[in-house]
Amino acid sequence: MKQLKDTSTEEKILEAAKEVFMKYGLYGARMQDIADTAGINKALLHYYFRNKEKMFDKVFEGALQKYFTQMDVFGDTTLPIKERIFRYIDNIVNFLSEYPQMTMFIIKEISINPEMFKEKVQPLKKGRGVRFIQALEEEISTGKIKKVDSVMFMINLHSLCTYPFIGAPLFKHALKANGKDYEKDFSTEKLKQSAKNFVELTLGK
Amino acid sequence: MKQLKDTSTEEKILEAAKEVFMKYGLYGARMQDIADTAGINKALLHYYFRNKEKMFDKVFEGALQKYFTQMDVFGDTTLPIKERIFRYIDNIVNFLSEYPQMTMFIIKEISINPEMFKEKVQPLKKGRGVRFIQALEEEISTGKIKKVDSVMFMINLHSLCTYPFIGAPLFKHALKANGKDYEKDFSTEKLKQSAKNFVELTLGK
DNA sequence: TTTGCATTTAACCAAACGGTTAAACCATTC
DNA sequence: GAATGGTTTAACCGTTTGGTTAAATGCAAA
Repeated sequence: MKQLKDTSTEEKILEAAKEVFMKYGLYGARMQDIADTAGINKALLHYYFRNKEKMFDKVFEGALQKYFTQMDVFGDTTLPIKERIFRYIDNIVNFLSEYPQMTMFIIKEISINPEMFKEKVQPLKKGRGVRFIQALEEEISTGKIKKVDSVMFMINLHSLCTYPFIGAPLFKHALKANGKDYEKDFSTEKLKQSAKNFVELTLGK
Repeated sequence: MKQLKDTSTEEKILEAAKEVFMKYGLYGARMQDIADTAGINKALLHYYFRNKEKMFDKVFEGALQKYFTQMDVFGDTTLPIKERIFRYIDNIVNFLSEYPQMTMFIIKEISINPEMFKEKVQPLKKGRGVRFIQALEEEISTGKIKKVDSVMFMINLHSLCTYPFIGAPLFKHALKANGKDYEKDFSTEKLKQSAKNFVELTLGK
C-alpha cells in the first residue's frame, strides 16, 4: 500500500509536469501550475524532485527516450526496402499522432539549450536516421530503386509524417475557412497512404 | 532628429522583443532580457509599450500579419494551376527560410491561447488555403489534373515546405551522425525542386 | 540663456516566483 | 497504544518578476 501510494503521487506529478513543461517550456512553466494540475501541494514537487531543473530533466529525458526509441525503429533487414519504409511510416505516424506535442517540445528546448542535446541525446542515440539513410543508399547502389537524394528523401518523408500534427492548429482554422473539417478530412490513415504513395512515386521503378 | 531617435529606440525594442518572445514565448520571456537584448533601460519598455502583454501583442500581430500575408499569395489566376503552385512554392520556401522560427512561434502561442486566433487572425485572414484548395478542386473537376484529395494535398505540400526549417535542429544532428551535413546536403533550392517534383508526380497527367 | 517637452535613467515597489522548514498526518510494526 | 518512518501540508523565506516614479538628461524653440 505504501509503495503504491508513493508511485501514484510521483506519477501524478510527472504527468502534470509533462503537460505544463510541454506547453510552456522550462522557463515559462510555473511550479504552482504543475502542483495545481497534479492536484497536490507545491512542496511535494520538491519532495519528489529536488528542484525545477531536476524535474524538467526527468520529463525531458523521458520525452527524448520515447521519441528517439520510436523514431529509430527501422526494423527487419530481411524485408524489401519499400516494405521496411512502409512499416516505418506506420510506426512513426501512429507514434506522432499519439504524442503530437512531443516533437515541438524537443525541438524548442534543444534550440534554447543546445548543450542538452550532446548531454542527453548523444548517449542514447546510436544514430537516428543512420540506418534509414544507409539502407537507402545501399539499395540505390544495387539499382533496386531510383537514384534519389537520400538526405532530401529522408527530410521530405519526415516532413510529411510530422508536420500534419505540429501544424494542426493552423490547418484546423485554414480548413474551416474553406468549408472543410480537419477532424473529418484529415486522418492518420490518409496520411500513411499519402506518405507511402510519395515513397512509391519517388523510389518507384 | 527627435522623431528619428524615437523610432530608432522603439524599433530596437521591437527587434529585441521579437527575438526573446519567439525564443521563450509570452510566459517564458523576461522583460529584463528584452531590455538587455535591446541595450536599453528596462523602464523604456513600459514607456513605449505600457506592459508585457501589449508589447507581446504588437510582436505577435506583426508576425501574424507577415505570415498570413506571405502564405496567402496564390497569385495570377490566368496561369496554369501547376505554374501557380510552383510559384507558390518558391514564394513560401523563400519566406520560411528567411523566418524559420516564425511558424513555430505562431503555432505555439495560438495553441496556448486559442482565443487569440479569433481575435487577431480572423480579421486579417480572408481565408488562408481557401484560394489554394478551391483552385485545386476546380482544376480537378475540369479534369486537367489527377483526382487527388485536395485537403491531403494541401497539408502534404505545406509539410514538405515548412518542416525542413522547423525540424532543422533535429535534422542537423541526425545527419551529422550519418556522415552528412545539413548545411551542405540541404538547400532551399533542393527543397523547392523536391516540392515541385511532388506536385508533378501527384497531380501529374 | 532659458524655457519647455520628450526621452532616459536609477531607485524603488508589490506580487509572484522557486524553494525550505517544522509540524501534522497516517499507515505499519512492535 | 506507543513508537517508527515515510508522506503531506501550511507557513514562511529570499530572490526575481513586471511595473512605477521622480529625478536627470538632452534637444529645440523662444
